[in-house]
Amino acid sequence: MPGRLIQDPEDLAAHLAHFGVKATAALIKKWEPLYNLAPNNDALCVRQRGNRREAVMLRWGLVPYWEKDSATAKKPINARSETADQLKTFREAFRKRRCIVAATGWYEWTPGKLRKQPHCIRPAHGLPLGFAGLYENWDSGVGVTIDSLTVLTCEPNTKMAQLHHRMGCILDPAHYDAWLDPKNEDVDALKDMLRPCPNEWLTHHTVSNIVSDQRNKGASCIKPGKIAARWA
DNA sequence: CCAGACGTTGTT
DNA sequence: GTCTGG
DNA sequence: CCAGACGTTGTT
DNA sequence: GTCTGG
Repeated sequence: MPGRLIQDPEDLAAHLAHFGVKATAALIKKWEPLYNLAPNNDALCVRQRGNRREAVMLRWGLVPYWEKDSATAKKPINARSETADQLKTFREAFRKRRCIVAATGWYEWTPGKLRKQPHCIRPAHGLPLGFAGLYENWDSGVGVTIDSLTVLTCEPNTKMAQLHHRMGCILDPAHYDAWLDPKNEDVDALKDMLRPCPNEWLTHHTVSNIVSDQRNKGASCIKPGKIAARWA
């Protein structure tokens, strides 16, 4: 499952065009590649309200709309695709507030003796990866708002099963429009889109444990390598 | 009716 | 806000 | 997801 | 061991 994300498109405008949105000048200006995006950080997402589709930064970790205090609230970074349409925390968002995380990879960790071995997962053919997500517009009632999201999960495909027993739902690009359409309330059809993507879409390699410390934000996170033998 | 929970993953 | 449990 | 804290009283 | 913070 995605617990750390990568968003490092070579060309931001082309990356967003793949999801049917234009990169605003403001976004392009402040954009920096994210090699180690952790929970509670802002992730680059695409959403649609009415007929307007937009690229937006959403905080990873969904703050339920009824929470009084966002600081102490439980903020799930993942939601099971099998049940998200029914659970109180996600039901409304599943029907009306779906989004796509415009990613270029993520990390998984496999057990080691003393430290875990991180793996970097990338699209095999260079296309962006669109994780299916749900977002929420939290309002404190006293002027503070937070736009947050959670990533849906499903069974892994056989390639990812080597690394973990869950994976993020990566949408087929053919489903982007239907997934993002807020008027689409065909829950069965929506759930059908939340399946493990084909093995062929992904490739992965081990990386050093630099990435395990979320303060390390640089490109060295994705560099092939492994944890030192003494940790393995 | 009111009170209390509302989530996932991994690990044990 | 809404559902579940008691 | 991993890393890091996990506490109070009193004094500065 | 478990929770919080990032």
